[in-house]
Amino acid sequence: MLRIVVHVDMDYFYAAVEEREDPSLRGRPVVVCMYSGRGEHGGSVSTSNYTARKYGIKSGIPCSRAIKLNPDAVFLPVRKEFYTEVSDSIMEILRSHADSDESFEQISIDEAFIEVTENCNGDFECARKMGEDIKQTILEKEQLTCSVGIGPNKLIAKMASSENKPDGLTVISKNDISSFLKDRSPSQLWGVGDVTAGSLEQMDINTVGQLASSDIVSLIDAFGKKKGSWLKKAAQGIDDSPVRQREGTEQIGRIATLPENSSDHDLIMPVLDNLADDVIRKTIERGVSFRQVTLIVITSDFKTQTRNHTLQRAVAGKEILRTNLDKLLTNFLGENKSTIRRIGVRVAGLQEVSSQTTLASYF
DNA sequence: GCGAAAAGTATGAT
DNA sequence: TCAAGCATACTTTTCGC
Repeated sequence: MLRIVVHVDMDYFYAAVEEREDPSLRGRPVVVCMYSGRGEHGGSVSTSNYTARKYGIKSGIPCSRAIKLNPDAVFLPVRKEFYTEVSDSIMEILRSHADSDESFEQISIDEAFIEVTENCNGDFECARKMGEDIKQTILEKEQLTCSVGIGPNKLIAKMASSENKPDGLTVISKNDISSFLKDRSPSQLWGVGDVTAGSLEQMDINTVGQLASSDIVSLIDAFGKKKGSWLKKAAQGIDDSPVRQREGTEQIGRIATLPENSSDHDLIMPVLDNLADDVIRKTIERGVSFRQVTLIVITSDFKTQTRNHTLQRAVAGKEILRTNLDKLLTNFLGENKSTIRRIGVRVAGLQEVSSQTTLASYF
């Protein structure tokens, strides 16, 4: 049977939630920011609503620039925990439409795939109705709009959902794939960012159609075996990756900007400590221990470096994390003269712990 | 000299 | 012309034999 995958993407999610909570914001440019604490306007734009986007205010740009683009916009700080709560109830709605729990895959706070091949018996019309039903349900229960993409695989579904935003629904069946893809720029392919697109441009490959008919050997030459062959397939709309349930993230991290650039251990360590607290709290909420500890350093020239340590066995303790971070930081400072702008903590190699073990390690 | 594990980097979407 | 905070996939290096 032909696969049918649905991708649901919430429209300008953070800003939409803020609009919902405060209807007086509707119609005004709304900008949700992550503030760094460096000066009044230090930080980046996380999400903006469509009114703000008309002024060029989009994700990733500095907040200070956003203010210049429209000084009258409404600037709000992110409320991640709150958005996560909203997200959780939306995800439950989506999950209920999937073939099974295994056929539901949340890929970010506001996006998910659901495989509906069986529920719709391979019928795209059925899938379209389901997409409309999903939109209706989310609107009724959460007063939020989303954009839905339906296709024969994740790649096409994901790209289809971007096609008619906001509040769109786009169905791309197998026969439509070629015309849907061929004139797009490669950067519109899901998985191709600025760097990859730039390399393709160097090779004079400027459309997905050109990419699809490119010589696979030269692609592999330029991008390596895995990515090279992936590019060729993706450009043809081929994607066999399954929709699979994820049991939460595989890493848990926190990162923050220092009050000022520094290479002073005694100034950096307290910040790191707070981040470590947050990370530990998240591991406790998840009920996991960790085996890898990573120190993330962004130097004043905005280069990212990491230092990692693998423990003999998975642990769950704050002190062990702290001690390891201290060592990693001391080593880093010992062998680097550059000053640090941002600092972060990440743990990985997560393992479920029994509640007994958790209790034992804390009391 | 090999496969696996660890360490580190590149990339991407919001 | 100022630059956030995540997570994942991929590549390179080191380890154990």
